[in-house]
Amino acid sequence: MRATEYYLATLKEAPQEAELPSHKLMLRAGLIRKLASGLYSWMPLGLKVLRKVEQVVREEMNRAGALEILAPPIQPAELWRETGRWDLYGPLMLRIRDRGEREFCYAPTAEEVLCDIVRKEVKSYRQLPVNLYQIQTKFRDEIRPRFGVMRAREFVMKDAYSFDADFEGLKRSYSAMYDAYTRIFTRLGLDFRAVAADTGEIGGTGSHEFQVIAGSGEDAIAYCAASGYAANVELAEALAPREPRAAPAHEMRKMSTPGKHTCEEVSEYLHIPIEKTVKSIVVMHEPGEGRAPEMAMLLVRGDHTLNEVKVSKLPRLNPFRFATDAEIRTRLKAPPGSLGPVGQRGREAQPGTETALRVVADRTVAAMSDFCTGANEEGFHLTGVNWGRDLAEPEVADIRNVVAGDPSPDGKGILEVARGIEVGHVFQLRTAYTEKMGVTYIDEKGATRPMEMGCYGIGVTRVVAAAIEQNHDERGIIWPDPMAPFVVAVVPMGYRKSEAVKAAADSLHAALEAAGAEVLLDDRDERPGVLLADQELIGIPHRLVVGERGLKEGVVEYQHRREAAPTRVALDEAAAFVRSRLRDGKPG
RNA sequence: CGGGGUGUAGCGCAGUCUGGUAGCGCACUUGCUUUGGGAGCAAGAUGUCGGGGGUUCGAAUCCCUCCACCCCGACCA
Repeated sequence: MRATEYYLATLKEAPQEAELPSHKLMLRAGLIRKLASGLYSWMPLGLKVLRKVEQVVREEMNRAGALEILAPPIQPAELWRETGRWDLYGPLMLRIRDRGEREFCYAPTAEEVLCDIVRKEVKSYRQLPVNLYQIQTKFRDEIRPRFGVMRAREFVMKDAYSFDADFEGLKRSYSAMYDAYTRIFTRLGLDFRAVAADTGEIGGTGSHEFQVIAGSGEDAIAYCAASGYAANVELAEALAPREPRAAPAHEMRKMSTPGKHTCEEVSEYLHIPIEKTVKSIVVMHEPGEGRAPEMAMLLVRGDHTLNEVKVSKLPRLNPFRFATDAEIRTRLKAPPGSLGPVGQRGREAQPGTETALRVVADRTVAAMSDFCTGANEEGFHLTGVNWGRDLAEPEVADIRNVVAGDPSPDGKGILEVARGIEVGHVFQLRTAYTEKMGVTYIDEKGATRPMEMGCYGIGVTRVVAAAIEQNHDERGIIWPDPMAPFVVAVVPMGYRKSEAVKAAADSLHAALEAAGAEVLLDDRDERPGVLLADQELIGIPHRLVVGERGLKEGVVEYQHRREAAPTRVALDEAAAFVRSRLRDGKPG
């Protein structure tokens, strides 16, 4: 391909709306253009990358025995009512009506439709298992779309759905998908980890996320190099400290801490280690049905953070929200910023309708002694607080996020924490959907049974952004070979000026294309600096620079996008040399 | 939803406080020069200053209102 016959829409400066490197680079390299919030058009160069990802996904899905279908992105409400998700999904689902006022949605996912297909088509155990997938545009009306295509409202997803006769079968299907995903992300040349995950709203039992490792990732993942344990921090268990709680060594004292609210501030002001402080987070549970909201105080160590997923799994805290200022002042008779559990638990003794304040301490907090908390009075904190002596023993639960250095939950080493971008997720749904939708089959004995279902998603558009997030430098994108829109750039210095340069560049272009490589010959009439800067921005991994200077000695310059300096290669060996450097994108 | 911010040429911005009829860089067009790291000179084209309403002799600028977009949202701030 010649650059003059292609469309390179590079930008010297990124539009102001972009924050994340991948977002900026996708705009600057002309991969995408924004249409509206969370909606992006894919330009020729970007679409080329997207199609490459799709193709790898397709090949590996097919290889794993899944069959590709294409279902409509517009789906009737009745199907969603069968599973109750028409109401459950809420504003995240884009709802539309046709001319007859019939209700539809733009699909955020497709469990219902696939269940509908399978219940109509599959009747016998002899037809199982089946695994159907599609690569289709989805729409989720996110509260806050951001980071370009990383969290867009419209995105391309590969979604697969397996149906098995029994749980053993589901486990086999699940494992086949897990392996296929591992091959997909390996083939794409990405640094990733499969981690145990929370099953979230979608329900079911087993679940793993595939996370591309990148510092800007929205997810935190915990892993143990020694044992191979890996889990989303949302899920990773924080074990109780091994050391038993120390006996109280100090009296409880009320200390003046004017204007100090955060644990950092208080620990610094009072010269006590932050590991001796406890922060109090007040949340509300609304049981609904006219029953009064219930307040709870959650305690985590000053340097730890609350894990909202763990909290929402506790009894009478699903769902929960953070309490408002007013609720705190009314119920706890104390100012936000100086809260603590001491004295609050006794409120049941007061006249009136109030019951005891529920206090849930993290396992770590429950094992602390002589700690520091707010005194429920503006400008004061308590030190030397001890369980059992100064306040009643708390309800204890694991409610914090693990941190690097924590013991691995499998007991075999120390956890590390890294940031990741979730690009794939596999679930064992079991029979939650198939029972509601009557997706059944007749078994060997003639009995009707619900199928065991699994679902498996890959955010195809997100993979592109994640790849850039993981592979870029100050000059631009660095594509892994299997995703690169062009694998080789031939960059002539003076294509219009020198017959020798033109001839050499043309012959390299032809030779490499004949060898099956996707080559971009940058024949634009631009200065060398412009050509080189553009090539680096759009991230073509292999580059051949052809100039008169080198041709006098019969050489051209090869340079990989990651290399700091070029390698001189004889002109007549250059095509073969480049081919030897290309990564074979085919499965091993 | 709550909080903060931005909207001026294709992109990045100045001008707004203190009202006087719109500017800079890049990109674009033409010509000449230049040609191994985002060129130079010259000439040129490009704007309902986000929309609507108001104040005023006069509004990008002041007031009201709507819209779009971006950022943040557990240390009870």
